Amino acid sequence: MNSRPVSIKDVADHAQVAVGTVSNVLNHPSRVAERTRARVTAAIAELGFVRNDAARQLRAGQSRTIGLIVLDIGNPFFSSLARAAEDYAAERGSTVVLGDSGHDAGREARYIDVFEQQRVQGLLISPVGDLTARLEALHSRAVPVVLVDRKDDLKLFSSVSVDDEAGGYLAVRHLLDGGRRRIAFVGAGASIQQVADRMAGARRAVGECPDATLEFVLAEAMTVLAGRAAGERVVQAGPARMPDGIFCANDLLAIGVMQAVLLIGGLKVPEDLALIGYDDIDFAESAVVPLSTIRRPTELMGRTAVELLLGEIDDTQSERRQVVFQPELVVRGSTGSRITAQI
Amino acid sequence: MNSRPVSIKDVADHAQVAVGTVSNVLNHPSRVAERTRARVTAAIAELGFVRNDAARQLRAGQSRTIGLIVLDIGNPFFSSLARAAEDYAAERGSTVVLGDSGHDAGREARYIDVFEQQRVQGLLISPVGDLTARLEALHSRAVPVVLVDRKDDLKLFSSVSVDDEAGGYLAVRHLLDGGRRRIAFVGAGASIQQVADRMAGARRAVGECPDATLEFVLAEAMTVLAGRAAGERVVQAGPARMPDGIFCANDLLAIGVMQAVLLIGGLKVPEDLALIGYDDIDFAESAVVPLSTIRRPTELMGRTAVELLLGEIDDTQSERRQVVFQPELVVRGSTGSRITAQI
DNA sequence: AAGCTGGCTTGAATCGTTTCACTTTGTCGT
DNA sequence: ACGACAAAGTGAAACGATTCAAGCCAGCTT
Repeated sequence: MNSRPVSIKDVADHAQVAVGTVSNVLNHPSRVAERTRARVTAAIAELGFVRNDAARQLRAGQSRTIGLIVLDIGNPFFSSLARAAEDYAAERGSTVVLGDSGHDAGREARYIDVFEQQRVQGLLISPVGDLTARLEALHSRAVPVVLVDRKDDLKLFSSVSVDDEAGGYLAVRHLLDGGRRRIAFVGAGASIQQVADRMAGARRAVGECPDATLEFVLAEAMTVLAGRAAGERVVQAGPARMPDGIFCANDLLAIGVMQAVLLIGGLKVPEDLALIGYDDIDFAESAVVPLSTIRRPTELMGRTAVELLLGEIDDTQSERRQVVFQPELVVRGSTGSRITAQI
Repeated sequence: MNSRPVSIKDVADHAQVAVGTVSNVLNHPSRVAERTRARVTAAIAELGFVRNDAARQLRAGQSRTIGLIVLDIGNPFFSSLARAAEDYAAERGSTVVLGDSGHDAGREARYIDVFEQQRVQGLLISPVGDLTARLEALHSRAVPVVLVDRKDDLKLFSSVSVDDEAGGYLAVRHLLDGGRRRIAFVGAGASIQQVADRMAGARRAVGECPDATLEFVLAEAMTVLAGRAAGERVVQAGPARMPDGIFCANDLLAIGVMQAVLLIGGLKVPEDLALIGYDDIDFAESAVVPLSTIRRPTELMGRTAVELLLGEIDDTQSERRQVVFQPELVVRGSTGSRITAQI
């Protein structure tokens, strides 16, 4: 209940063995005779000994911890990915500790510093904005890094990402197949790579259909609230300029747009307006009208990210790999075909 | 690009000073003359030196890290609380690292072990199930612990929690005030303390109203899916046994119940059935019918938890405090009064 | 000129663990 | 009975930072 914490030395004294033996019990139990091992184990339990990871790391030079920095842990895409990463890392004997940058470069920088000082085995990160000098510094110090949900064109780092251009194409192609022609794309600034890619896919799909048009609607952020605001602007623009199909850069936006369209615009989904999102978060299914969307293989991405990272840890020379997953169309009520709906 | 990492010794050699001086530049810059400091700073930048936190901790005996273990980081209550905790901790010069137990005692135990081995300054935890022997072990080793969203009747630990009994009372009182009399409570096993408290509050409210009845409906989990399943059972039980007001132990359940009621039961909310949830997650507002709910002061809880913890770190003798916040009723469309609705 | 003061700097000791070369003990074959 | 050999256990060195008593030196007082 007082004094200083119990050290391996205390355990050794208590069990009447040398410190090296206690260490062996902890790290190489097979090297220690059964009777001795039992005595040491008992001493550990009795004294409530807890290994000092700082000392262990200092000597061993490496931790068993992986740092994961996400853009927004409140976003189901990231929380699901994080969960999968943790599970797989645990299988492989490592622990994932999580940092939430909240799209803030300063917080990201703080977490990078903290994790690097802790000498994590490696870093999984979905970076805020462009790849910073800070990340390249990590590379030059040989800290394994795997980018999540972002490709690295310079090929300094491995990455797991999704072909968002294909996802955008899938989404808009689906709207066109349902007979929609006046398409709108709602997304936050195109400076965000993912948004730009989805937009590019949308453009390609529209380009394949001569009588279709594409309009860009800017949202302030990728949230339900921002979606609602964007949706209001769309419905208030008047019938002449009203789209008949909207593709949102993520499900949160789509749910916001849907609210505005139904409650403020007084329109029907999908009869008057088809709506499709991106991500397939849990709530997509539970929206007013179940939301069609594009699904990314979240668990697989989390798992793969850890796999790549551990690969680079085992073999620092291993080549960088850019793994790109294909997204998948999930059809629900919000894009019911216009023709069917009119019967 | 190769060899072993840069140590403080390397920096000292490069700047032509002693190791102690480099350490002083890092920790007590005022003790070092300006010229020397500049030379050392330059050497640090040039060599890309990163402080080894393991060594620092080993010597200093303490880290600048707080561990936070939550039940489910996908739950907006926790992600919002975590964000607030991180922000406030950063203000106070500490870093929060996050672990997600996923309601799994094994994972919780792993994170407790990892954090204790890392000698975190202290632990914020919303424990899975009952307070385990493991937590009491922490107490006996003088690791500061603050319980989140859970009181400790033994007063071993400080805690921040919400008066869930009052929340349950508020919710059901509101249903009764709207003219509802056949109340149902949907929640996962009452073995969960929070669920039991909310149920108790519901019971108290119903007790105050002679002609009201309360029925308990068991859900498998606290998710949208489990809510939908529970909702289906309710509506399929037939009109005679149908409640006219439902209080769900959280918003996710409520959203699931709402889906079942609307889509499978073909009923109207709030006309046929009033519905109220708990938590006020972002999506409560964006449900088919905007969901009435009980709001907990999440940010304040996260901040307060860190505050209590840092208090105990500064003064180990400080007494344990049980901070209980009062929840707040948020009225939206899902509990529109029956009378109004029938006009 | 000697003594003193205070600001800077030095470098050895220290934290708790792992590692490893070495010693001790016990077994077996001949 | 002897040497060889394996298994078990020992304890000092090392990891990289912080701390602190001690040393140095320039400038000042007497």
